[in-house]
Amino acid sequence: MARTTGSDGTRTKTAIRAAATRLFARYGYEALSMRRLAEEIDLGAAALYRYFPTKQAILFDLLKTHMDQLLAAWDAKRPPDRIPARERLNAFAEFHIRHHWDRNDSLFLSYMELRSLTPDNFAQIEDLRRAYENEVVTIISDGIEEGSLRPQNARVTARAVIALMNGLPAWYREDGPISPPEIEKLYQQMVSGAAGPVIPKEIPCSTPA
Amino acid sequence: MARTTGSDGTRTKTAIRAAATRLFARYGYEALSMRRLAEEIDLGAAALYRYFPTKQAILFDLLKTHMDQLLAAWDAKRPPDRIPARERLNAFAEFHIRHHWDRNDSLFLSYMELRSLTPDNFAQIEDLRRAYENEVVTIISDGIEEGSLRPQNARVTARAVIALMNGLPAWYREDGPISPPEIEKLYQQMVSGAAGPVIPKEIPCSTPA
DNA sequence: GCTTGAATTGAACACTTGTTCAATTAACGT
DNA sequence: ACGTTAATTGAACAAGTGTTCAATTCAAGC
Repeated sequence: MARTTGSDGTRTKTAIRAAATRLFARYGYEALSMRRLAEEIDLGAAALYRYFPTKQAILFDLLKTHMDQLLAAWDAKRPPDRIPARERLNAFAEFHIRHHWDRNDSLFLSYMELRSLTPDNFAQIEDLRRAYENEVVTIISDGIEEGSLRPQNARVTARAVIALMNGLPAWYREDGPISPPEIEKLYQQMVSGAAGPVIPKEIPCSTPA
Repeated sequence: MARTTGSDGTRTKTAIRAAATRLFARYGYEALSMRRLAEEIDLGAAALYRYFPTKQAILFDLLKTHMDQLLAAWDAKRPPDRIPARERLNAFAEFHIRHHWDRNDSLFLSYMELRSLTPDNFAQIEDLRRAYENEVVTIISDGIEEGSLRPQNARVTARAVIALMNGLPAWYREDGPISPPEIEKLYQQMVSGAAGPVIPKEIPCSTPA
């Protein structure tokens, strides 16, 4: 019963996912027709329905997969709680930028096409987004507790920080003048700054250079 | 020839604009049909074409008007160049938040529906967006020059700052627990922080409190 | 009341939409 | 070579798209 062939249909499904990610991001979910999507991978429109039951299911699959991968990846790289909050926040910024570096379109979709989701599907994705947001809230809250960060509202700051970073794919072009490591550092500093000024534990008497 | 009546058609046009702003923001440009839009203001779909030649023209009108108003309003409130850059940045943040406070949907549209614009229309709107962005770039660049701000890249920082603030309408609800003045202050501080730490002109030997 | 011109409409047009399905092709195990 | 099942297709469907236009309603001036 189980097919042992290499082409078990997963390849095609992956191709659909890739094309859909690119084209949804470029033209938008509503503006892209199933025929145009199928054409992109040299298939008839009807063939798509062997892999996904509806157009909506494709979008949901993309967003769900993206969020699952995002949360799993963060779970694997998350710094331990004992690390100072500011360092954890830096680690988060680095992770977020790096993880999305070759996932520009997915990131773009994951907040641009939320309103194209069915209420049920939207609720599911929103839960995952909330979970991700909570990771930042926790870091910032810990920072407030330990006195190293001083934003006035952890959740608002978390959202602002994420919005700040999510703005990147809207303008960044690979052939631009700024290299990935530079972007990484830039955004790290801005995120850190947005979360509040560095607060020294002791007030040192600095000797001028 | 000139009608002297109060209802010279401007009223209806305004109603169309208002409904389009709300519904485009809620459902997206592609997802909203002319029939549904017309229905919202108790008109037949055909009547819309007396006020706008195409659906695309409505969207463009909305975005163009928004950007024109935004730039004009900033021009009126822009602090003079002699003011320190950090204060000017604070003034900008305050302006941006306040100006969009009752223009949530327009702000949302102005970056969500860019890709629904015709290439020609897009180019026009992009020019205005660039002009607005340049205002922030100038402030930050001045800050770097005068030594009070120290971000590593003025344009990237400007974009990040705008993205940070534009994230607000995506989650803020009027019936939420945070008041407008609080939001204003929160975002001001985050923007200021993202643009770099406060750099004292002289390095003082601080006497602990 | 009549005329004039603007405002609005319903029906129509040509086309596209997501989706289904019977029929066909392709690829595999034996 | 055969049979089986997966993969793909073209045609069709009902509904909806933006847009046009002749016909109609509406409001105002005389």
